[in-house]
Amino acid sequence: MATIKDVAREAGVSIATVSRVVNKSPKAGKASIQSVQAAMKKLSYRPNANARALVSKNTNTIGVLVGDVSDPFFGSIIKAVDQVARENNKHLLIGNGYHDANAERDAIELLINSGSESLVIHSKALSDQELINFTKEAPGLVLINRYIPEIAERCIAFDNFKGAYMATEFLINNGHKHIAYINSNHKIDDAEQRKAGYLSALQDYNLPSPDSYTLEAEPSDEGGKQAMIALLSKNNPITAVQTYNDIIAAGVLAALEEHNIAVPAKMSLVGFDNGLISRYVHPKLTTINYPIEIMAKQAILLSIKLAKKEVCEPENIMFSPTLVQRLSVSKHNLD
Amino acid sequence: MATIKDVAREAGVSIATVSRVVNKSPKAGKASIQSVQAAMKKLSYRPNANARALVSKNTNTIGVLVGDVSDPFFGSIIKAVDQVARENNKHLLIGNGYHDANAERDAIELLINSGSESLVIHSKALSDQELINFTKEAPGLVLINRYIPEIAERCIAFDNFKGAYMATEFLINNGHKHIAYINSNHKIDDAEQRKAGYLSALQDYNLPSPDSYTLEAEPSDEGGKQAMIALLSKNNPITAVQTYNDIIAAGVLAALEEHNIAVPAKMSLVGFDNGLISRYVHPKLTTINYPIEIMAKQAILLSIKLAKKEVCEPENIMFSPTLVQRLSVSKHNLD
DNA sequence: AACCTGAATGTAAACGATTCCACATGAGTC
DNA sequence: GACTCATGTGGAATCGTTTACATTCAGGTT
Repeated sequence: MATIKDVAREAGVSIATVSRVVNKSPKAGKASIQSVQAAMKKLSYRPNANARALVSKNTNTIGVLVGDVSDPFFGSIIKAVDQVARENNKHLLIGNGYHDANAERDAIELLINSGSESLVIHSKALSDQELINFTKEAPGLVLINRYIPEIAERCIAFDNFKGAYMATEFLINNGHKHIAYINSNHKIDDAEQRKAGYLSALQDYNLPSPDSYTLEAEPSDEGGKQAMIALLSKNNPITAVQTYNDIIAAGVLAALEEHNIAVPAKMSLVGFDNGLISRYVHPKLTTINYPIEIMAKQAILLSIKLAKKEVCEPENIMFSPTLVQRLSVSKHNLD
Repeated sequence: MATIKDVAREAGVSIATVSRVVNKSPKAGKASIQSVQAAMKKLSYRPNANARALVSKNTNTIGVLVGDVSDPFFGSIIKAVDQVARENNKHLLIGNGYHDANAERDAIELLINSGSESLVIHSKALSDQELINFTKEAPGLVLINRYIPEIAERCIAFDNFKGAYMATEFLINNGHKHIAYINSNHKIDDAEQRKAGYLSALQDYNLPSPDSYTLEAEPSDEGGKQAMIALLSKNNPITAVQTYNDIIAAGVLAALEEHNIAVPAKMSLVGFDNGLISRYVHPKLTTINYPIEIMAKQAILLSIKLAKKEVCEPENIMFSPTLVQRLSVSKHNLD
């Protein structure tokens, strides 16, 4: 591997001059530029990014922590961040947290250690305090999908409560009076907030919300299927089901199909996330849009600003859901 | 940011000793370990990964190039690589190629420059020669989903021809005689190979394969939909459709539903990839399994070996497809 | 002719770690 | 008491860059 010294020797100049040419410094002379570029090509020289980062204290790296890259939801986050990164000539270091506190901590430490000045973190398992502490070491750290009051200026969050409320309200407006909710069994704020939104809507419209109407499931299609089967066996008068996310809804759909319960004719269904699969299931799923790409873009932009230590006035930090109407909800005859 | 010097001063030892403690060298004395660890904690010391990489010539970084992280197919690759990476205490640097030669080149150069010793590359846009050249600079470079004879020992490929042949043969065995194929319009080997497999099967069974039976589409659901509509308007006697991938198949399904053509009763359909959506569409898609996780695992393992300059006898390098039977194919009455 | 200016270049000191080598120490052996 | 020997430690070189500062030299002013 050729180094800057080799290039300098080959071109008959000093390493400082080579460095100037490489970095397109205006102080480089025309003749030197010529000979250095020739030498670089000849030796197929590649500047060592680590040495560069060491002295310039700038890695041009953006660190991203997500739950699991293979989940399209997180894929969207990464893609959005990557697009902004490219525009800024930066590249991505990616860590998976797998929804586990230790893995999340390891990943964040790794990102900080390797000198990522900007950090977009999706953490659900770490405590508020631990994240606040990381903030002190990493000025460019931004949290996505999480709100911590002490560091509100670096949080990009989503109004889960409102989203769930909207979904429930939509079902109510379509005449449904007995609405079940299948929540995620993961112990994260999102789950609580969405459940709270659902309950709140029922309450506002004076509708029943017995405990037996809400249950928990692993957030997967299998989890959704099991939960729906459990729900059916309770023999409740429900006419609509609302779920924590689209994947669970897909499982619900599978369970209903097995039991020959037509959607939306006999049972209405609303998902959450407006993920990829919501357009592919049958019938197409009415769901709540989660503007995750926009949020991710905002997050990385904010992170870059913070890393440059620009002063940031608090921006639009809480994003709002919208309802996406497709084909999984029908009007219920008003009794 | 505290450096090793600060820790040394705080602990009253030399930087060499601190380094030994940090790296768990057996030469570290018990008393020193104590005081150094205390100092590290007190100053919340983080070893600078760049400095470390500079001198040790080892970044513990694995570079991955994929087409687009937000595509679940690539997400699977990344996840598989990440799992092996974790077991080996390495972390991931990820680049998106967006199926564009310039982007792919930039990304690979970046990965090499930042010192990733292992590289798992999914490149479709770069020429064989260019990839071979990269190989000389990066001993740990492995290609996934691509086969280049000159560097066969670092290619992990998939038998596209066989997969498509199997799909067509399955339809034929179910009595179908007029089978259409919707290919991807991307100019990549995979597309050609799959089409060749389809044509070869038809030929082997003496079935017609007029040009009008094969068409090209953007590999997206919208592309699949458009292609299917075009196909229907030709008024061919086809009873089965085979597609380049599951996404196109999803689009085909949408088109058929709009035209009230029942699947599989009136039209059979086979996808390719066994991707996430193949289980969610309605009816569930019969498809060709693409063992991408296994391939990715093999790729990264091979890459790590190559990076260590271990001699590698050629391994199982060509992976085989399998048929996944679901509900989108029915027997056609034998006329 | 002496002087100043500015551009282009080179010298050398960082950056923060690892690691070879030499040295100090104390215990064990004869 | 002189010797080996193992063990822990510190000094210093090194990795490949960037960049402040010093130097050189050409050309233009006076």
